[in-house]
Amino acid sequence: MPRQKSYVREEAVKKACEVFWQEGYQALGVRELEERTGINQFAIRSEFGGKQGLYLEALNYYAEAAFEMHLRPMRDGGIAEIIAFLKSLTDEKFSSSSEYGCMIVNTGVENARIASPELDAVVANYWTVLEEHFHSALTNAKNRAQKTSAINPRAEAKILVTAVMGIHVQNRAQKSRSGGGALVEHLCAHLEGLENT
Amino acid sequence: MPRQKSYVREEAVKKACEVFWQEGYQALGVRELEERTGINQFAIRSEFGGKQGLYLEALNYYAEAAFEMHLRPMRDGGIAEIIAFLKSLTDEKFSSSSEYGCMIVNTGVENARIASPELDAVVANYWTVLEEHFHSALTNAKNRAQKTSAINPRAEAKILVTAVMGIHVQNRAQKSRSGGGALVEHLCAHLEGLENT
DNA sequence: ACGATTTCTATACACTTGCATAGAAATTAT
DNA sequence: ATAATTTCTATGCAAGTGTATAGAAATCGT
Repeated sequence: MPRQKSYVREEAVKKACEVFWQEGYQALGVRELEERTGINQFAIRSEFGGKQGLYLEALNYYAEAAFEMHLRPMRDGGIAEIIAFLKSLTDEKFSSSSEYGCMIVNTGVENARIASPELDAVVANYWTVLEEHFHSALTNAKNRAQKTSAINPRAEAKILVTAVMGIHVQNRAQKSRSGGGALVEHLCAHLEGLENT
Repeated sequence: MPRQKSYVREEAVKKACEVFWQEGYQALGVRELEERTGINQFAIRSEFGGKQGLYLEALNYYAEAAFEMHLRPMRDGGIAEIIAFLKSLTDEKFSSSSEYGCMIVNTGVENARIASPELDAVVANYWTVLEEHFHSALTNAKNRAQKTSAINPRAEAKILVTAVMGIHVQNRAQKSRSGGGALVEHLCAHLEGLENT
């Protein structure tokens, strides 16, 4: 009996994600959101819980996609998987980073004032999960090493998380995915050095 | 003949800088700005060119202070001065970084959409100047080295700039100046290693 | 074809935004 | 004291904010 919706939910969320990623949260009005996502104003409210609800869903979509595509391989991987992740930040076509930086980073910087607990939780969780995946891969590398390794997984994981933030910001600042390239190269060399110690 | 002003210009700019640093640009209304800086609404317009003019002046104040206090020593310094700069990001009381991160970083992330050419210019210039100061210190270190050094000043400078961005963001994310500590330690060790090569 | 049900379009609302302006207040030279 | 000059307080304004709602449009079972 229902009338059919004028948008496909997942496509709409994806579109909203892209738009928020580029433009941020505050500067983007509901009217513009409407025309750029294809979701009508009524649906934004009734189906997504308003502008903030849509943002939250878009952010979760982003985090989920980044997790599936880039973080997961590190859990059971080693140094090579970390290096692949880092290179993806400046090379790959679909990455958690782009010329608009990283949606998680942008959210953390922009919304310190808004301080929605839900948004904060997604952001905080993302960095925790990232660190744990670095940690996991580093621990694997340490255990698999022939000689006893000097790797300190916890410290190295923390280093990497902060460095990743910097790469994202640099990409956004330069409006180019290659902005953070120098640091990526450095980290890769550092990690390769760890393996042969 | 003139009536005396109800604020001291430099103090007001300093206060505006702190407030914008914490809260960002968009989320902060003129009314609140008025009461938190002590500058009356009329003066914001007539003396500073409105909200945006005040922000620009506050941002310049920030950049200038950071330059005087933290960047300048690197120009004629060496590795030790770079290390001092990096440590200041997580240690020092008055630093370009705080629990609110870095005003330049925050501006770059938040205002990609606003895209005021003046703001963009200040931000872009700051990172250029920072890189040049790293470059200068690294070049000094290379020239002063006893043995022929393997330091690549340009590449190392770029690494450091991106890393600094990450440290700032991490500080803001963790609402603590020690957030980026692990990366600072890593970079210091790396720089010390460069000296003895 | 009709009625039930859901979604969409259009409009309105209360609120905030940054900015503008007019009149009051303060200060100093005369 | 008075007049000239500058700054401040108070108020208003047009535009934009996110949200709410009522009526039209579409869809499907009967």
